[in-house]
Amino acid sequence: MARKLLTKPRKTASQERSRATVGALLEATARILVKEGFDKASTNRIAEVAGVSVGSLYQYFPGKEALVAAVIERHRQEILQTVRSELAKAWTLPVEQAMRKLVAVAVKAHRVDPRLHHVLTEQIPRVGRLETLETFGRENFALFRTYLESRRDELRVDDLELASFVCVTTIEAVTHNAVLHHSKLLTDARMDALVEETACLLIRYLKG
Amino acid sequence: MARKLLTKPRKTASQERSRATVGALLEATARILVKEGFDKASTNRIAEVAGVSVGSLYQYFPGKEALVAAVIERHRQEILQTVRSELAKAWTLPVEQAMRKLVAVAVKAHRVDPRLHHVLTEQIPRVGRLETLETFGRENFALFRTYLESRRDELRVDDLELASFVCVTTIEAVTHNAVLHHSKLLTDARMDALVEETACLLIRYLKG
Amino acid sequence: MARKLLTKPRKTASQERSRATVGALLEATARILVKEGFDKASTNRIAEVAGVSVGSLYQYFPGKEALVAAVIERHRQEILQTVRSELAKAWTLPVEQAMRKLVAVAVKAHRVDPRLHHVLTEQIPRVGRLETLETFGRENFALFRTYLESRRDELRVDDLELASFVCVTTIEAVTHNAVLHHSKLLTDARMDALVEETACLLIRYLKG
Amino acid sequence: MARKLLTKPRKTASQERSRATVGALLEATARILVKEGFDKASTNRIAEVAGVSVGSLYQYFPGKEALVAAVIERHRQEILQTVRSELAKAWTLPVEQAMRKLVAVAVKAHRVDPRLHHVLTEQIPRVGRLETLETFGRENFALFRTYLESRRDELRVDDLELASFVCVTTIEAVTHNAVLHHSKLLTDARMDALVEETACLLIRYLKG
DNA sequence: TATGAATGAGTATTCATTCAT
DNA sequence: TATGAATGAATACTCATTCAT
Repeated sequence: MARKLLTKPRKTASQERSRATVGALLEATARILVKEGFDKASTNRIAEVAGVSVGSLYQYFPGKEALVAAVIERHRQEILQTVRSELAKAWTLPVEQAMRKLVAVAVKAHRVDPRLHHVLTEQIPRVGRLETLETFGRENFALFRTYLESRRDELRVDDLELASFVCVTTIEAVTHNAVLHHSKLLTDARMDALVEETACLLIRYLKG
Repeated sequence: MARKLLTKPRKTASQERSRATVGALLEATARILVKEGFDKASTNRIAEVAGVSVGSLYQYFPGKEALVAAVIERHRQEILQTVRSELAKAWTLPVEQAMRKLVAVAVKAHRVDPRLHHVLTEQIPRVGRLETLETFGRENFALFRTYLESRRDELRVDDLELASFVCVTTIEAVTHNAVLHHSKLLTDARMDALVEETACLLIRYLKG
Repeated sequence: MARKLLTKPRKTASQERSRATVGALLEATARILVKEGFDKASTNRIAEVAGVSVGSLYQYFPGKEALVAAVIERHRQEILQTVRSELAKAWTLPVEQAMRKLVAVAVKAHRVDPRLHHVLTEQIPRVGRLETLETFGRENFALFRTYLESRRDELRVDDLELASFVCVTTIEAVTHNAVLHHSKLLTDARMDALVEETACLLIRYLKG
Repeated sequence: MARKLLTKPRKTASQERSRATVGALLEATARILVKEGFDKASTNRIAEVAGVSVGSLYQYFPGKEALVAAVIERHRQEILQTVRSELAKAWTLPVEQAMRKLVAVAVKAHRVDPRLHHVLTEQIPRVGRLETLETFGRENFALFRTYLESRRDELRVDDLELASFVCVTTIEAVTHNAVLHHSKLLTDARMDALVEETACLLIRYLKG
């Protein structure tokens, strides 16, 4: 009873605490994934690193998969936040500039948290088919295709389906590879060159 | 009577038995990897599926990793066998035909056993850095670059390092994605179109 | 209501539970070692006998060896507690009484838990050189020697190193053997006789 | 049939081969016990080191225990061979010389193959109660006692049972310890001193 | 709600022993 | 008789998950 009075203000407090706990758990999961790999990321370890009890972990997440899924989702959101507005702009640009923008944005996206991105793409596919976190997945594919259609007149390609597939795959792969495997290339100059080169590839392919 | 002519030397008999066991184990491993994923591939399970005792598994392989490594190696060999001779030919061809050949070969390679290839590339990276089974890995990168150099006069690109990186990544990604995620595209006609399209992309990029 | 006065802090409750678990594990280990020997003491078996899950065992001990080591340490502590004060007294006594005391103490020590002592000395040496639980090991050797030196004038022996080695070895062996292999001798009367006899052996050797 | 004719001569040949095989197995077992410890001495390993198939091992020994037992027996025989005649002589000697001889013989016995002796005494008691290979076990105890009785008049001790126990235990322990743990003492000079010292201990105890 | 002790099915690996050749 | 491939019960250890406090 006496508790009732305390409930309201406390509730807010505990909601904050909840948020903090969830945050700590996601943070811990991400950190462990990055620094020690998927196999070391046991629920107990995660809880420990988060400074929280396993019990609490299960209060907020139904299981390990859900936790990892949440980390993925959070990462995706971060990327989206980074990318969204810029992508919108590309929509209205002529092909040349659009392509440059697209590639640049893809690089940017991959750079949000490359180490985490790496683990997430390489080690996670096991987590119950958590369908690939491709920066340019089906969704982007559709978007890209629509854009091409809107510029059909300027293009030399016929089969836009095919062209979209080739382009989106190329953008994703080149930026992904560039960011992950070839950290030597990552001087800003080199990176700019790569962006330019890839954009050029696409432009020459799409236009004449 | 049963002894017959004693034609076959004993050793041969056991060697055959060994070979059969090893074969069964590799087969079982591959099957499980494909159908149930890396995590379900426990040594006991593999032995069971192979119709062999765990003990036998450990007689031929020091552990699970070795088994998976053997499966990978076997798959690589199959791909190499498919690819090697054709690649050699490409060496002497003019850019246009060389690119077509290259893409075609990459597709062919990915088609050897697509499901297995998928698991092997997506789920395996953990096995002690079993350096990527990329159809066009570092090795192919070097080869490709050398080829470009031999044709330098005909090309419009300057930075062959960069160009090689972009091209090899593209070929690998497009064929990989095509074979794995888009099995709808896989009518032979569509596939030919894809090859043509990708080759075209590369050619327009490399030449004028 | 059930909450009562909340007198006992939570931590204490769990700590007691922990202590109980650890105790049960040590008890079970000791019991199995005594009744079934080292080889039957598998972790699963120990946990079972302790009425605890294997998981719990590994929560408190990094492995089987640690468990056995803990049992040894516990036994050593029990012996030390038994022996320590009495040994201190011997230090100031004349040779005759000191020897009697020493032998008596050694017997006492071996009687703390003879069956366990037996297993621990005979079957354990494998546990990563868990240096011997000799009642009179190197440490006691040094002590004994120092004592002899302090009484040098009264002694007929020259080489105190050698004499110490012979004496310490004798005390340890006679008491060990007496307690373990010859439980028939263990009527208190016989035991007293043995102590007297051994003391006599030492005295006659050391003095004239 | 035709075989029958070949049987007889062959049999001898194969008997020799048998002996050789058995010898190789015992040799291998001993070597592994000494160099790698009891736990590494698996039947397969033993067979391998012996240059023989596991099958053959089981042709000659019903199991691992039997093999180890045979090694023990062989070691005992070697010791006996070394000791027997000398022990017989002691029988007729006066106490002083008899004790010296006894201690000397015990040292000699322990020196036959100290490393093997070590493993056999320290690690083997597990082999189904392979009752102690004590160089001076119950058997020696009886012998010693009989000797004392034959010299009763010369002795100052009353309780020959007790005295025998003390003496035999002492001889065994001192020589065992000396040979095993204190290899520093093992210069021949030091060893002679030890023998003399121990004999002295016994003599002073038994006589006046 | 938080805690963390407890759980126990699951996993890799070993080794004495058998048996078809 | 010799061989060595095959066996499978046994063992140490892990980790997602539960539940009494």
